[in-house]
Amino acid sequence: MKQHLQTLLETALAHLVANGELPAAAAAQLPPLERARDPQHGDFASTVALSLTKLARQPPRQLAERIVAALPASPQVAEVSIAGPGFINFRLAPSAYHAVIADILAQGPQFGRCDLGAGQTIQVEFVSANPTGPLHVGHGRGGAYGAVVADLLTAVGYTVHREYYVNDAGRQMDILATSVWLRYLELCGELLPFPSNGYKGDYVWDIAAALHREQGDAYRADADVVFADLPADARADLPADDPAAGDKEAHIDGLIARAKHLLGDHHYRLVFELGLNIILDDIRDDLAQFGVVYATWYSERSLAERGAVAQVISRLQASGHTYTQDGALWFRASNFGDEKDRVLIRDNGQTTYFATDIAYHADKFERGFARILDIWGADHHGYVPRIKAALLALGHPAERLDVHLVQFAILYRGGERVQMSTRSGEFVTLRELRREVGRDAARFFYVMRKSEQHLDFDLDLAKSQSNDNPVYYVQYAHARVSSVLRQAVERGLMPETSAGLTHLERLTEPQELALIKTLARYAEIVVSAATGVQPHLLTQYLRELAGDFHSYYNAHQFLVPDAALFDARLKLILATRQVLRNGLELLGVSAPDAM
RNA sequence: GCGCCCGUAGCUCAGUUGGACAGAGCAACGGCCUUCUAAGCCGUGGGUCGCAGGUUCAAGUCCUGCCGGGCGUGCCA
Repeated sequence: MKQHLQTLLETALAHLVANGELPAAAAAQLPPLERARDPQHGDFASTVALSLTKLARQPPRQLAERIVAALPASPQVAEVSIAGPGFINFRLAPSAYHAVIADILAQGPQFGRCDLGAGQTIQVEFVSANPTGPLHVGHGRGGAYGAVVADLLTAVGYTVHREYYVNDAGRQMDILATSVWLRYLELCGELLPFPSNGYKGDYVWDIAAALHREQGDAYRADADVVFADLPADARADLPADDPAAGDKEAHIDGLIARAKHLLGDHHYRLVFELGLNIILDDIRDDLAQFGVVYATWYSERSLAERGAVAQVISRLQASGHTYTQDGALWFRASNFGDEKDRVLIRDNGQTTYFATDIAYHADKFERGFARILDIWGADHHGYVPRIKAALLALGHPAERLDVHLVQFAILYRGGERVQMSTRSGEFVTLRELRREVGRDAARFFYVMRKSEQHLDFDLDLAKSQSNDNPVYYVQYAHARVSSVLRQAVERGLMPETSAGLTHLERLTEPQELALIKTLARYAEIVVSAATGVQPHLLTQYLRELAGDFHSYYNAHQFLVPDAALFDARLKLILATRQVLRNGLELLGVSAPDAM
């Protein structure tokens, strides 16, 4: 419809140019058509007269009049008017709107989908939490956001590759393995001071118990030997800068080295793998139950194992983008837009997480995705320039990488902020959240706000079965349509007795027209939500659609004796249900037939 | 200090690549169930769009400078 109106305007401009009433350049400057914000202004508005006023050297209203006079007639357009400073407003013929209903019913689940992406491949990497513990509610937001973005992009025609980057190497995993082993030693009866920097969650005990079940006391060592001659751990009762306060990092690193030494490579590896696998299985299962499924779980360790990290480093070296200083190898990130240079290989010979991440992103480009979307927690925002810098240095088109940052979710219960901290073990897991509020509410709430906005997640609201709860509000609209259908069947008023789509002209009530207009916007909403990577536009829209339906429901009876009117109204609410269902489907939220 | 994000109604937030009088939900107040689920609907009140300049026919939206809040700023991941 938009396109149709634009064509009419183009024709009018061409006509005026041909008559010499407008300079030739004017024809090329047609601004996009807008939906009228106020129904009183009609359905669509063009600002063409406003934007051409300078070029044409005419006041906008006068220009608008000329354009309107040159506008070809169209059966779809009921009225064209000029308003305000020079807006050209279009009011559509009712039949143009009624056609939307037929469209929706014909396309069913396909309605709102399109081929904008033309099958281009796009990778979406999201969550990618370290497998050092269960997912918490912060990861949940990234999961819901990434999943919905991926589904939206699929809906508009992209071929989407969902990926989880598994940090299955590195120091944090060593800390986990060591934490598991220490808990195992405690289960064996050893008494020991658990390191302040270790993982203290209950799940570590569970993994340790699994280790003990499998291996008995075979991995046991004497606690005195384990802790002999280690750097002192940090003391909570002293400030960190006090020399006597100890060093929790040095302490835990000492413990890791001790674990590797006492267990030997093989046994250490086994402990490490056990922890990794149990936690990764848990994460996988958790996300699957949340409706989040990946095509690839990409192993960080595999990058190092096949030499990809060493390779990107030598490529950077060969192209002169590195230097050595203080025993470390540095990347000249500041030559590529980053604020300072970054270390690739530490003075102890270990590669940094950054180096591995370069290899990972280089690999993404080498796999040939047309676009790459990273969804990160907002605390990683400082990391974006250095990754882009490295990609540029490697000769990759870094502009194809878009990093979207998701701000934290803050939970509230009973008006009080719920405290979270992974390391201390006092956190709310995604699984607990799902158990408490359910998958539907969690998914909906997570994407309800702009991703760059902090999310206040009100647990009480998400749980409440009341009109305050937007999830229920939308789902209830869907259920109500189904309920009406059940009533229709009970009364013997079945759709097949109706006369098809020939009575839509009977839909003339204000609530009906408002509802139809909202339905007509759905496809545009999906496109802007997908291309703008803004799922909240969809939740916003669905609330509006549900609102229009509820108003209609309260104002008019659907099951009326007038067969033609009944038929028309039935078609309208069926179309409404279809759009609600399609939208909820994209959000990963169920569309119940009864509540 | 520097970088990024955010400041819109009492609260939580929208605001369509600048557009016509700034919107929604909640909260407050007043109505609506012998009729398809009241998990709903209708109505009323409530805002110097953080502040000050600038660009523009047009600024909540773009630019600059302040003020306030969050995050980041490691040879951590």
